[in-house]
Formats: sequence, structure tokens, C-alpha cells
Amino acid sequence: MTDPSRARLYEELAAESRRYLAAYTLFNQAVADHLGLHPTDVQCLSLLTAEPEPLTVKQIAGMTGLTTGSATRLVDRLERAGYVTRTPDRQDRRRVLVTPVPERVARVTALWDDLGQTWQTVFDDNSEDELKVITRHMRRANDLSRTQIERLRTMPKPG
Amino acid sequence: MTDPSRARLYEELAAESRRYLAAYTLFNQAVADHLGLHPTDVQCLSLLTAEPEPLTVKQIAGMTGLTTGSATRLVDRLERAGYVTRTPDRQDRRRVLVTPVPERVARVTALWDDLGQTWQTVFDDNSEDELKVITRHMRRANDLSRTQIERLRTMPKPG
DNA sequence: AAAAATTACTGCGCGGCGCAGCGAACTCCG
DNA sequence: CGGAGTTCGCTGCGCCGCGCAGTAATTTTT
Repeated sequence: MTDPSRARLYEELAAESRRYLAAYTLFNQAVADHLGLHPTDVQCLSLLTAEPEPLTVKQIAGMTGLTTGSATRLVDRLERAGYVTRTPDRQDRRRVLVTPVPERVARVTALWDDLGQTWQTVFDDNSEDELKVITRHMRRANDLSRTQIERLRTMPKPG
Repeated sequence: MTDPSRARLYEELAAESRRYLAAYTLFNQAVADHLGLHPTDVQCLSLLTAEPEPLTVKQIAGMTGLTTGSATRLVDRLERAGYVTRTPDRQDRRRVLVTPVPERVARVTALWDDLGQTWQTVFDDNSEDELKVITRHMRRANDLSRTQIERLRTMPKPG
């Protein structure tokens, strides 16, 4: 902590993190623009295709941070664009299952794959150990962010 | 590339990246909610404090992906809330320099530091070399995203 | 000196989003 | 059973961030 060279590394890392995450926001926006969708829609498709089973509107709302009302409209847009279909849940007739349409979503995943190939070149000069370091850091940050979000919600707000 | 263990690492890294970045979106939203700001505003403050010198409205527009008109309004909001000040550029009188107000931004950085203390525990078990690996990766990804965004813009759009 | 380019700002309309409220369906008890 | 309370998805409403197009001021170019 009092180690100056380490402190400098922290500082540099903090600054780089901000640019890194800002860059991601721009990237996501560019992907959405390219597909004629909104960033939220892209994230929703990403979540839908990552899950093995269809999600309910409520689950989508939770994973995107939207209200159920906004999630309904999100699904409306995706359905109108042909990316997903609504299916009533037979177990619970209040629920609506949202299923991605494979041939339509393929256009999105194809783009991801295409971009992913280029991303690989970034990692190509890293050793396996280094890749593990990076992956581990992401996983930790991911876990921590969840608890931090919860903490933010319970913290007293300024103003 | 044909190395199976390395391919697995890539796959894992890709999946983790998506969760990592999705988590960041939610985290950023939570921070913005907590401060009573918009995610874009928070990102802008993040960028401003990450840069050593004040930025122009045009530069802010570029870094956030907004048009100059929207960037003007973004600065309007931040100025009205007291987070930044506008200063005319003496070298080029068309330009307006946007400078963060330290004591006001302190409220934001205090939150970051508070959260960052916990984040530091994530880094504490990393060696200096490992920290450098992470930082370098971010820098590279940052650079690549720029070219990828350009590629997306020139790519033929589907539909 | 005139023309072109750059920078920041402003009216206008679009649309995503939260909020509050609705009906339908499910769960829990007595 | 059956009524109260809860959950789920949907809808009308208003807010406001954003892009677009145009403008004025300043700089750069010719």
C-alpha cells in the first residue's frame, strides 16, 4: 500500500479501467447501431442466447435492470423485429416465455464471431498464465460488482 | 490456435468478458442512480478525472459517442449540478474547456474510493507483473475497440 | 479579402424509460 | 372450497436524453 511503485500501478490501472469500460460502451453502441437496435436490445439478446432456456419478461427485467413495464416494451421491439417470439408458459399462465429466433439471432452471433476473431489477436501474445490472470481478474470483478451494487442500493444517498 | 487448452482459455475468457462488461453496465447504472445522475454523466466525469487536462466539448462528444449538440447538453447538466465549469480557450476562442470542480467531484470520487477500497482487495493478491498484464490488456483492448468500431461503421449493414 | 472548415450552441421531434395502475392468474389460509 | 394477498405482464402517461439540422462565431485556407 505504501509501496510507491505499486501505488503508481494502481493509479495507472484505475485510469486505464475507466477508458477500457468507456471503450466498451462505445463498442456496444456501435454494434447496436450496426444492427439497427438499441444497446439494451443487444444486451438482452446476449443474455437470451447465453441461457439454455427461454426467459420470462420478469427475468429479463432483472438481468437488464429495467422495470417490468420497460421490459415488456423491450420484448415488443425484439418481437416486432423478429428476433424473439412470445410463448405462454403452461405451468404458470401469468408468465410469458421469450424465446430467441435462431435464424434471426444468427445475424447477431455471426457479427460477434467475426469481431471475436480479431479480439483473439489481442490475446495471442499472452502466455496461458497471463490469460488466466486476466480471466481471474474479470471473474472477481464480476462477483464483487454484484455485492457492490447491493451496497449502493442500501447506502444513504447524497443530497 | 489449435492448442486445445488455449482454445478453452479463449472461450472462458470470452464468456467472462461478456459477464464482466454486462456487470459493468449494471454497476454504472447503480452508481448513477445513487448520485442522482445519468450513466452518461457519470462516464463523462470518469473520463474528465482520468485525463490530466481539461477537455473540449468536442473531445467529450468523441469520447462518449455523442453528437456535439448532445455533448453541449451533457455539459449543461454537469455545470448546472456544479460538477464542472466552462472556461473559454484562449488559443482558440471557438473552443470551451470543461474542467471538473474538485470539491464537487470529490463526492463522486469518494464513492469510487469507497468502492475502490473493496476493489483493491481484488488486486492485492496480484503481483506487480500481474497488474501490468491486466493494465496492458486493457490498453490493447481499448486500442482495438477503436478500430473495430471504425470497421463496424464501414461494414455493410444488414437490412 | 473571400471562401471553406471547425467549434459550440439551439429548436424540434423521436423514442426509451420509470411510474402508477390494471386485469389475469397463482398461492396461502381458514 | 373461497376469499385475501401476491405475482406477472401489459398499458397510458409524462419526463428527458438524444440525434438532426440549422446558426453564429472563430479559425484556417486560398
